[in-house]
Amino acid sequence: MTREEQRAATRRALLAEGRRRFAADGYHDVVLADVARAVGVTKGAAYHHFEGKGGLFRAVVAQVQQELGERVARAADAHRDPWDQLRAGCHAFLAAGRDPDVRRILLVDAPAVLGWDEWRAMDEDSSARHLSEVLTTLVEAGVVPDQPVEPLARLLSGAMNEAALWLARDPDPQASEQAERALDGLLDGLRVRER
Amino acid sequence: MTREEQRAATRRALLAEGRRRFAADGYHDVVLADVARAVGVTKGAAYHHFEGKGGLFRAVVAQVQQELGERVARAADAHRDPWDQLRAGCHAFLAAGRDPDVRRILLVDAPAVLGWDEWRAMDEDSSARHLSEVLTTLVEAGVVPDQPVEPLARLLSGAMNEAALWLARDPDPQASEQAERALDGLLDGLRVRER
DNA sequence: TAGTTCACATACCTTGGGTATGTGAAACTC
DNA sequence: GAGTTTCACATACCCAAGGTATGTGAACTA
Repeated sequence: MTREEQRAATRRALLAEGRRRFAADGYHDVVLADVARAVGVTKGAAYHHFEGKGGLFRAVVAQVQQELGERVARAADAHRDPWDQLRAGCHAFLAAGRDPDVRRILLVDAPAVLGWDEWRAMDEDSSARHLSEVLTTLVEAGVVPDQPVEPLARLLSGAMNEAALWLARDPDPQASEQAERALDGLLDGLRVRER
Repeated sequence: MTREEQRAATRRALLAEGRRRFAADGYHDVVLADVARAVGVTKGAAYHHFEGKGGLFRAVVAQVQQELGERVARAADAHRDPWDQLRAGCHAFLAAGRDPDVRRILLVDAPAVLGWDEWRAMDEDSSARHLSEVLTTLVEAGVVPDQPVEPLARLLSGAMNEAALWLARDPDPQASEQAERALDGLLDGLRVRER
């Protein structure tokens, strides 16, 4: 194995093991040396690849964020109508929230560990941006009343974060159904009134 | 000063100083011994009154939660119409979110430090309960379509949490206004369509 | 093949949460 | 009011864990 391959492999392994543990135990209860040992290296390797425990966590967050963004985008892109895209994207986000990685890492620990500002910025780069884009399209198409899009996107983003956390806690399929229905009701309320 | 008075005074001082620092620096960066020293006691006193750093934080969270709940309830109780109560309560919550104590302690750190389940339970005991109650009233009055109230309350609660975080970061009064308008739009969308 | 790079390992430091125990003044008992 | 108990802390210590400084040997380069 070439040195570059070895390096990449170690980095990948640390990232994967870190992700597993951050999701299972939460940031605080993860011991960096244990992560390294589980991968067959020492703490020194972890510090060589990432800037300490926080750096590893940041890299994991970026990875999970990106995957989430892609999932949401794929679900939305399956539709042509912007309104259907919004609904599909939102439902995909809710479904993703049941993933324990997303739940614990992105929604619970990331804001506290990275600081809310940095978390916000990373979120903006992945899934939140899609939401603003679709809303902008809908406003321009006259489906949603003309208004600043950003505050609306924040509200919806927060609503979905919370719903995802709730769903992950309550495995009852009825809860998912109810949450999706409530979300649809909230979204439908945004449309211009037809009279 | 009697012993009971002394005890109460020390506890109050620790609680106040802890709250100050948790809000300013975040849970992780607060050193328990420093909190104690600032109050003129040692770490031992802090452990005597609370169960360690986490216990002090929990007590602070409970205090801030309660104050928030009271603020929201007071704002709502100024109105007789349930719909006005809902709006007033929501606006009061947004305003409270600008308070750095609420922002950092309740919204950012508490879920990660206490765990989401415990945080949820505490939130339920204070402000979230009011929201569910008003929504139930509105559903019964036919102002809001008949539906399970709990998921809706979660969605709104999440939306407002996020909006509050956003407002606290952006001191521009225009941002507040936009956020309130967007929230009103979201709430209005919940009403049954009159035709 | 000699020299350089670098992906780690090893050893050590330091901070800070937690604990076990001591102490002196207030409260209580007789 | 002297002795005893209680208790609100102080003191001293432990140790887990993050961070750092430095060593090392295999891979790369000239």
